[in-house]
Amino acid sequence: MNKMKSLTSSLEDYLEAIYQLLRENKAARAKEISKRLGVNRSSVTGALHALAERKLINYAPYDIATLTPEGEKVAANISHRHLVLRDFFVEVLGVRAAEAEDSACKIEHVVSETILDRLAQFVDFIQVCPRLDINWIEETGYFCERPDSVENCERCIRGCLDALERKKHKHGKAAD
Amino acid sequence: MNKMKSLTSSLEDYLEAIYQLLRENKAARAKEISKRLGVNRSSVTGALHALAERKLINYAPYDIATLTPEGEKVAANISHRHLVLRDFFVEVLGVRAAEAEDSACKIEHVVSETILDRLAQFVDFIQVCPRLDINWIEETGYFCERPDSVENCERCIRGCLDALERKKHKHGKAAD
DNA sequence: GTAAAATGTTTGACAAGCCGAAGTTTTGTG
DNA sequence: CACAAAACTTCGGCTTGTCAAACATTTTAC
Repeated sequence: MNKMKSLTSSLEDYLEAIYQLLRENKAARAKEISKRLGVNRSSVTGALHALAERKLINYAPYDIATLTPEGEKVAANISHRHLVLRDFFVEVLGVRAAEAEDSACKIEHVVSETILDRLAQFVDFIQVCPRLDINWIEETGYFCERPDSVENCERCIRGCLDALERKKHKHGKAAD
Repeated sequence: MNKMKSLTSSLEDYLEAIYQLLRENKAARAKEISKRLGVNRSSVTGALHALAERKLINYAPYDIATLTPEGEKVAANISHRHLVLRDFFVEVLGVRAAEAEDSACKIEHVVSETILDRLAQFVDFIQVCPRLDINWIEETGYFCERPDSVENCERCIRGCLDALERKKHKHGKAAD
């Protein structure tokens, strides 16, 4: 069903950069792309040729690039992968934004569909389920203050029940 | 403090393969490595040269490869990254073994230290904290049967408390 | 001990990516 | 309009990684 998966990591990066630039209402100029990707301008030209050959962008020498419908789809998919990973790293693992971006940039090219879906659902889940109101604690370097203390666990779980109560009331009063 | 991080993904794969073979008490023969990595035998020779140049393996033509102490350290680190990722995918996301292996193989080369640490701690945490006794449910495609039902949530959380009770008793009776 | 089989290496070719330098086109300004 | 600056492309050249085919060395088997 899929066209051809054969986009290299490198070309995916270029396509994503173009996608982002267009989203920011900037023209996809070679100079901008090269700045974003930290790459020589001449490398951009080559990449644009390759993407045009695959019919993912409209491009002619000395002209700016735009996405074809197919390119739009592919780029949106790459961008989606990026966002899911970044969100997971930030929301669940409590990694700082810059590093989350950085790792997402690399992993987005190699992560499988299934794992990506589950990560997305995990982020959803963690925001819905009151059991999972967990946070990375910078000082202790753990997800919980004293994870081995049974008393602490009990207090924590009862806290979950309280959170659920509050949620009930909230829903009862202002159903939004 | 670190020597040089400059091992390519490809060379990391070779080093890891050698490490695994030695762990399985097999000699690190070119043929075995090539089979594992799905690569031509002649490519293995080149990789062995590169690794030997970096003093990560002991190697002479027509001889089998062994790891230097430095190579052992680096390989153990790669292998560790692989295991952490695989465990997370299997234990937390409920991804099937083959796919977990597969994605771990690729992501291990690009994931950051911080993210890896947090994933490892997350897996630990999820096994210790009774709140986090969650499972991927194949049929519903979610981590919980009916995550939006408040009654269900309450029952679920009370289940956590029960689990904690059982844990207390277990510890009380047989402290192991 | 030697010949065949298995294993390992070299060599040359190719593709993807990148860079810097030199050349080309477009844009902007007086 | 003309010409300089900015932007873009082309052209080698380099690196990494791969393969297939030809060559070299070990191993194995008689």
